Amino acid sequence: MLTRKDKILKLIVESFIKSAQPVGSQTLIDECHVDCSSATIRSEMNCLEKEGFLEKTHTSSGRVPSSKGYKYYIDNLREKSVDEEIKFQIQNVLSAKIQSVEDVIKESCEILSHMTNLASIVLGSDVIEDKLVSIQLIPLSERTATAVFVTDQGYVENKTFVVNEKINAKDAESCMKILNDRLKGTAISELVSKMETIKPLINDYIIDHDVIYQAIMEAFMKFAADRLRLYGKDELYEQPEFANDAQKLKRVLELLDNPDEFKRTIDEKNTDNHLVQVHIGNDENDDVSIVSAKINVPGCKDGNIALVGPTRMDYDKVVTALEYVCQELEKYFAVKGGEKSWKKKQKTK
Amino acid sequence: MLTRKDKILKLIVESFIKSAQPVGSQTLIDECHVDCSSATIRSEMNCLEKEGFLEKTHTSSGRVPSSKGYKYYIDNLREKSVDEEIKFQIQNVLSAKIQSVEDVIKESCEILSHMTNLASIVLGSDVIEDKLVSIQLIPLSERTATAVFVTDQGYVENKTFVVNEKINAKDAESCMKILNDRLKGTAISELVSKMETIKPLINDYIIDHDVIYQAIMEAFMKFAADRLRLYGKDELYEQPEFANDAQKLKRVLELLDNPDEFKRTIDEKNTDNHLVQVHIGNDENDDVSIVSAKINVPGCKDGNIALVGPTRMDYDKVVTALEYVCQELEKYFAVKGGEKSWKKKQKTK
DNA sequence: TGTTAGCACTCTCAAAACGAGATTGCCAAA
DNA sequence: TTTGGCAATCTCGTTTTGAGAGTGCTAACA
Repeated sequence: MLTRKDKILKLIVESFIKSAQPVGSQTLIDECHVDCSSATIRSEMNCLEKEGFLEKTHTSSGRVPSSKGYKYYIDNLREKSVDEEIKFQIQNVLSAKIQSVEDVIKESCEILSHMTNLASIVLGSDVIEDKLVSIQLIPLSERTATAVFVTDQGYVENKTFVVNEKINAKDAESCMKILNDRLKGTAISELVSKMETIKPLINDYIIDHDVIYQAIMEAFMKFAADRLRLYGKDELYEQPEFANDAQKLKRVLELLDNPDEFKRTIDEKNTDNHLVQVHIGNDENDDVSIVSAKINVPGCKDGNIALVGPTRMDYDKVVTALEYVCQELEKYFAVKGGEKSWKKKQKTK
Repeated sequence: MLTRKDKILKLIVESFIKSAQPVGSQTLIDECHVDCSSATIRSEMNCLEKEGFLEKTHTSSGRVPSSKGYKYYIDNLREKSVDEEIKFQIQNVLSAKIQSVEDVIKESCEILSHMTNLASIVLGSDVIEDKLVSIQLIPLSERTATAVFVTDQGYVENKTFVVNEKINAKDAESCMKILNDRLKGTAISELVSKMETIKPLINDYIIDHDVIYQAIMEAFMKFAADRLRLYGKDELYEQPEFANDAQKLKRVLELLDNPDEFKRTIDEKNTDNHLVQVHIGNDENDDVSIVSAKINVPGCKDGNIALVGPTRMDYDKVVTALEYVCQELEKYFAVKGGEKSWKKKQKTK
């Protein structure tokens, strides 16, 4: 059973999450029925503030949870029951017939975003570590062709080229053969240097050698490196913290557009203690919290799913929902793919 | 030579574009040297206001150009000289060695955005009208594979699948052959219905027929339809109109995320008269202007490039820059591609 | 000893009041 | 037709004010 102080802290956090208003002793009496007077609550609040769980926005107005308060709430006070509606909707998606990994993840994230009113973001490991498994050249017209590169993690990059001369079909084919033979299994980061060693081969066998060589080199040099997908951004526009303050809104959106910074924040305290990590407030951005979880599914090795929103978010709902979705996704793909993956990982923790 | 009234209108528009402040008669005297008194300017302003070229934000403060005023300015008063810095940077990009269409367009847009402080957006025609030219299945592991679909416009869609059974290589191959043979040249919009007719073929030749059929059907049904790319969104955060008003910022960002609405606005007055169209203020959004131009390059048939920002933008610079970039891009790809390829396509329409 | 009622005090927030400054419109003179 | 002068108007930032919410403290109470 919770102590009275814990109970009061819990009620304050929950009231503030709902109303976005600092909560005073009287409010607490009115809304939740606590079996003591407002004066008692005040003295408890005073104590909680001294211990660092609560803050005041100014000398004399209701209390607001501090980061420490939120953390304590998340670890000790929340209900930890998964919202039934989320369960239902996720099961609905997962019970559909065969579908692509991309679509399953997309729809799961959209549910998460919609149910929590937060943005969700899926972050794959850096493509640069992937290995190339296929290069293909598809002619579109006499002088245009699209090159398609696929990595072992299912990342697909495509580049369309326009060339001076009519494309020599035979040349193109033998070129692709050489490239595939020699580059399959090469890490993306190694492609450029490895190409150098292949140059002579291309020079020998192919007529338009320089053009093709240059084109492929360009493509490799500008291989897009971020594997990031963002859903439910609109939800943030509705959060009062952001809807009323363009500067704050700007800062969240910039964070979401900046995979590097994002990844850094998530990896920072990668203690592996919890399945789900909660980052309350950032160095540069006090108003934003990130709830993230590792996920390991095909096409997203060492990936993360994260929910992003104002510091004042319904952590109970968000954390349980994210935990649930990650579990279900890994289970879904593990069963499907017959992989051992995540059950084992849980145990080894 | 401009009449005095035109000259005053021109100065007002330009002053307001720079300062974002309503401009009064005294300001005009101080900043630009006009050879008459403030009283005269006032009476001219009065007249311009009655004619609908200017507006007041309130009874007694400086004037602001109206939509009509902007339009008149764009059509009659602007300088029409292309910014040299833009020319230089664009030529710099275009003079690079062979590079992909995607990269050229990306870099051109980034220059446009950076030089004009606006967001730029590239909009292709609806993928649904494209024709499929290639389907490929690339195995990633024993039970996962990525399917890659390429259309005649160089649009590439990919879906990763996880299946129960180990993938039967032979089956997969013959399936791909059937699909390629039968579906090449089919419009994306027709894929689902055409698949029905192919079903028996797959059933006859392939062991895992149902799984494969379902997977492909799912992929076709959820074929992403928007071919849209957005650059320089950050520029908008810096525009005072949006930096100070979260609601306005929200509205632009929503517009940018909504290809349908965007396309509707652009197509609306598709008079083909001008290369570049200017849309000042929207029905639903008075604060946003769109400067758009048609562009026809490989991978972007019937496409548009548009610059988006606050109504108060430097139309002279923006319009000339966009005109210039579109011209140069088409020239670049036409020369490179040897006119015929895409001119031919034009004719057969 | 822990709890409560009472009360003075503090601080915010919204509305009202105010004054400086900018700009206009108009009129009469040049 | 242009100009100088002037009263009138309106915004905007600052100050004032009062209501309201909430606190902290203290003395009484169980």
